[in-house]
Amino acid sequence: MKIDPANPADLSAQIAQAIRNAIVSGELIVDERLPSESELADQFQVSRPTVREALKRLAAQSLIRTQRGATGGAFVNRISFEDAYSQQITTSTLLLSMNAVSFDTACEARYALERACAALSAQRRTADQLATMRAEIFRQAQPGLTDEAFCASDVAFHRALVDGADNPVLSYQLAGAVEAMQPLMNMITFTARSREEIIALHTKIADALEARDAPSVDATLIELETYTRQLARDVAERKRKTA
Amino acid sequence: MKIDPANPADLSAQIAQAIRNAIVSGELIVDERLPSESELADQFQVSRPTVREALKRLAAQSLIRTQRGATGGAFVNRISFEDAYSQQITTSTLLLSMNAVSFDTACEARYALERACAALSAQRRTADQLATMRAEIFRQAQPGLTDEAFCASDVAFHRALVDGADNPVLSYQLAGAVEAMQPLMNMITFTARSREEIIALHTKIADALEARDAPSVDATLIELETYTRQLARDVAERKRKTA
DNA sequence: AGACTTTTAAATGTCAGACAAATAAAATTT
DNA sequence: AAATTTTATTTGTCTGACATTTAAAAGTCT
Repeated sequence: MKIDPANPADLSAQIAQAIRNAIVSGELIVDERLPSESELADQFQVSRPTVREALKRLAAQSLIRTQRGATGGAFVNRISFEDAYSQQITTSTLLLSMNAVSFDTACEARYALERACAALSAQRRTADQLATMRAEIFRQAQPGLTDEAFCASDVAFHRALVDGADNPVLSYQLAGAVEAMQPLMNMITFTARSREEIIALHTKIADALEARDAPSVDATLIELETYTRQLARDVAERKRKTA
Repeated sequence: MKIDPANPADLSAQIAQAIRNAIVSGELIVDERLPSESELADQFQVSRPTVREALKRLAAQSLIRTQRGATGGAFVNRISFEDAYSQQITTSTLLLSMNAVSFDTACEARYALERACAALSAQRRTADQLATMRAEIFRQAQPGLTDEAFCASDVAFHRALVDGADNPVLSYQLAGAVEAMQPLMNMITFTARSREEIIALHTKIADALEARDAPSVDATLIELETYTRQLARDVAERKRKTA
């Protein structure tokens, strides 16, 4: 692990990259302890604050964890699916809110991914997951539910559908898509949407999953996508008229 | 933006979280300049190094960028699709290498996601993307190609397929899946695989995309998935026997 | 007046040294 | 032998300083 003093990039960024490479390449393995900050400072010929900045960069990516005390130090962290979820959701949310992504594009991606899970979910969903979906549908039908609560329940419903595929890798990959895009979609369409319509489609999906009828789940998700995109068009149209 | 001095967590982590919240909530907008490090130190009642550690955490997530000089400072960064790609690939790669994810699980997820793109790609792929795929197939047929180069070409082929869907959100979501899993799969199966077989399937996929025949693309991807999983089983079987 | 050069100020990047706090092992006492 | 105290190590934080970069302001020359 070496750094280049001639490199114009920050020393702390270079050091972080060097350690990151060592982790990705397997040179440093999970739970292995890194040298102490002072030792790293000596190795890289920099000061301790610079080393610390590098370590904080890595900590922000969940690549290391630190512990104080006599036997403490920085340890290579085993990235958990939960760590990865939350990072993905943050990144996806900002990516969508900061870039001019059309509603159609986001919507298309979200449903394409969700439908990829649906077939597996139809085979494997547990009674528990189905019960979760029914419960969320029930919640969605409550009068006086705020838009935020309806949106959260919507996310929970789709999350249960995705988890029904019983594939943590798939769930992880979709976490960003569903959890980041759903609020965005709700924000755009909540003024126009009909809760009854959505609840009816959710019920149809739950019924199809209960019957383990994959084609029907797929068809209903397409219906839901079509409905959502139509809503967005209506909202855009109305906005155009008033302006 | 406030921090809690009674909180046992690192001050720099708390400060990073406070600023992160301000960005996600829209309180700080893209390209907006944060207060200088000294000002932040005053605001949060901590020292400058602590503030700097917090800012480095945010920089590691591409949430801010810094610039030196008179009009410099830390600015809220517009996360690009490229930033998001590379973060996703790093995270996904480590997630898979550090956790006991079965080959079947990873493989299933990867092909489920890729097939989600295939239908769109069949409609929309450009001549250029098709040409890329053909070129990669040609490269894969070269004798004397190293396993690493074959693997890289394999990734490029599938990447072109995914990009054919012409949906950047979808491409971003799949980058992690395809680029992180493909090397893993190749590592496991390269001893046993038949390049001819893979090239034949790639050709079949390219032909189907050229004909814009979505069902055929889907079917061939299933074939490829089946072949890959069979390979993994063979390798595991052989390993079991020799042991 | 206008173009060029020099100066200055502000900001991040880096360093050195110090102390605080946490933690576990070692030493001591009961 | 058990409980307590001491000690060493390590991360967390602070203070203050200097280096470097950068753009604006001031100054100078034509």
